[in-house]
Amino acid sequence: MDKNRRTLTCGEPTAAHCDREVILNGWVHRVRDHGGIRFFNLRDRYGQVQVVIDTDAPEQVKTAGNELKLEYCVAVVGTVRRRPESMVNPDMASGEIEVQATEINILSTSEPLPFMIEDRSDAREETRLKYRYLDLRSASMQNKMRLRHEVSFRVREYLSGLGFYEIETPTMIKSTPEGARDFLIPSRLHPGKFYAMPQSPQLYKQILMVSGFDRYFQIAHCFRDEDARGDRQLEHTQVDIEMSFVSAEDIFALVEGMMNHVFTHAIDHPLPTPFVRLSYHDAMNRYGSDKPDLRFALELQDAAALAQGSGFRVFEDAVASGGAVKALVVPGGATMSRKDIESLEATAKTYGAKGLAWMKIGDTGPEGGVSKFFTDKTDLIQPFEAKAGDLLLFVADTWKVACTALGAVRSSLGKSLDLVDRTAFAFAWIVDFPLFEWDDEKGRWEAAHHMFTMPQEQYLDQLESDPGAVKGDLYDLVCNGFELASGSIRIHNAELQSRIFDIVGFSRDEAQKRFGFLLDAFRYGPPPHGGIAPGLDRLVMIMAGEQSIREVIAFPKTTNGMSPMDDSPSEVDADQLKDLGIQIVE
RNA sequence: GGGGGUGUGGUGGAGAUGGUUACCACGCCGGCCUGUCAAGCCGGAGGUCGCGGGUUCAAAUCCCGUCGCUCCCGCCA
Repeated sequence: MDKNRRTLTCGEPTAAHCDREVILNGWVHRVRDHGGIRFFNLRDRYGQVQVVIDTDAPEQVKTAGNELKLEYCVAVVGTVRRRPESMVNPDMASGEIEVQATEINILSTSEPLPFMIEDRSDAREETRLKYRYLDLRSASMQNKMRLRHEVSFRVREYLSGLGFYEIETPTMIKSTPEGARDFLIPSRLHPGKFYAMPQSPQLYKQILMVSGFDRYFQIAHCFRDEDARGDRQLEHTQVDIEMSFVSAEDIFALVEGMMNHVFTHAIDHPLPTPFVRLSYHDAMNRYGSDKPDLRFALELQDAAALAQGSGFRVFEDAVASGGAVKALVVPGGATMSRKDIESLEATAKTYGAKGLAWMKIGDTGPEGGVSKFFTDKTDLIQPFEAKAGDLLLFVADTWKVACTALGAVRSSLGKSLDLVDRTAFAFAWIVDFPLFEWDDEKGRWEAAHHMFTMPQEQYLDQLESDPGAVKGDLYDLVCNGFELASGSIRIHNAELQSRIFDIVGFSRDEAQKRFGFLLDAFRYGPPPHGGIAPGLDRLVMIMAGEQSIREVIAFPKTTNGMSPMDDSPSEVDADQLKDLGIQIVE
């Protein structure tokens, strides 16, 4: 049926095609029936073009045209013609021309739609996900999928150009229950035993280094059985990268080059490099987050000096017990209502703060809130450089709680006061993370990143004596308040690895049982190596200006881990369970 | 596990101090119309107000429970 096979896509016809006979395939996007003359827009991935059914069109065309409804899939044979001058549509790429139909064949019909295929469709996400195949037809979703493809392609182009091999690793692996909860796959051949879905290809990429593939990458699916969020799915995609014989500096340069390449070619937005670097401590101290949004300033300040002898117990106690008092100056914030401030306090409290102290700066000095403790001590307020009309906010607590709680307030203000430059991509490396974190529940040190992270060299002598002070050779890449990538230089020395296992209370037996295959591999000349793994979904989300990674995933799951389209997860037949030796416990 | 928001014809929203036939826009069906492009005009169909229970003469509306979606805390090496 050659007359049903397109000679052009719907995005292609222009004035240059005038008088040419063309065949188009596509979906009926909209029909405008004027009784005598009839128009419809034909749409495909590449664009839209207006088809005209003239009053003197062949009978076949009129009959078929009369049957057309939204989203019918059709073939149109016709002639491209220039539109009359006054009928040109400047909002349409093909607006100078139209196609005069000489034959229309309906390839398939469509039931009435649950929602309109258009970018301004305001169907709720639940409905969009149930009919994702229709949602994906909209220009905006098609664009996001195009962007996602472009990003993957440019990543592959860039890394391949630098001699990286893309190597696949298994998606059914050994369960190594550290970190997130594993998704498990029961084995039929070995009843009672399980594979796990990888949380990342971490151990395999390190083994590939042992195998001599000194530049590896993979666009890999990762699976974590934890509660989802707007920027977190059960299943996500990482650009997994590992290199041998490198330092963190090499990784930074590589990723900066890669991001610049991707942004330049995918959205024509070159990135200034090198990226800003912030230590974990500075990021927390100044922005109250280890993934600060650097698109606006509004920095946290230290208010410990203010607490001294203020007579304000909440501040004094926090400092006396080794904690901190952090302050935030909100320019012009004195106009905020009590309700506004209470809402900010609620935000601070979710992060563990006991309250949010505040005072306004009036023409004569501090007023309202906790100002009575400071009315005669205005010199103490001087360092904050608050002006009349500003609002001062304080959180007094442990250093970490004070920082994160006020950091959350900062983020909230960034949005509500519209301080964020929405056209910016504010990249930064966060470095000098602590290697260990104290776990109160377990009463022991835990690896902050993972147990194969190299400690920074200058701390090697105090690993055991002062684990909390040890910084790791590990780094995060953040952008606009999102963690975009995380990585580290790895340990390749068995003796050092053993010391780390000892500190986190990991016995040799246990280590051998869980990571034995990696430790075995490391007995055969492992090269020094390190890597990083940028999250593809978050990267594309940020580039697309979206707030949720579900917007850049073709078939995402809901926050409850369900897929409204295919209704997974679902129950399985008793026979399937029997094969696997599995019984459901009610 | 916890907290906030939300659920009303196919879609999105209004209705919330309980009270006639649940309103609007879009879509859908029928009709008119020769230049529209979110076409226009006229007419029409379409609803267990998420689900279950309760209070009441009477519940979309009040109460209890429950489910879905979503944002956040916890969790996510």
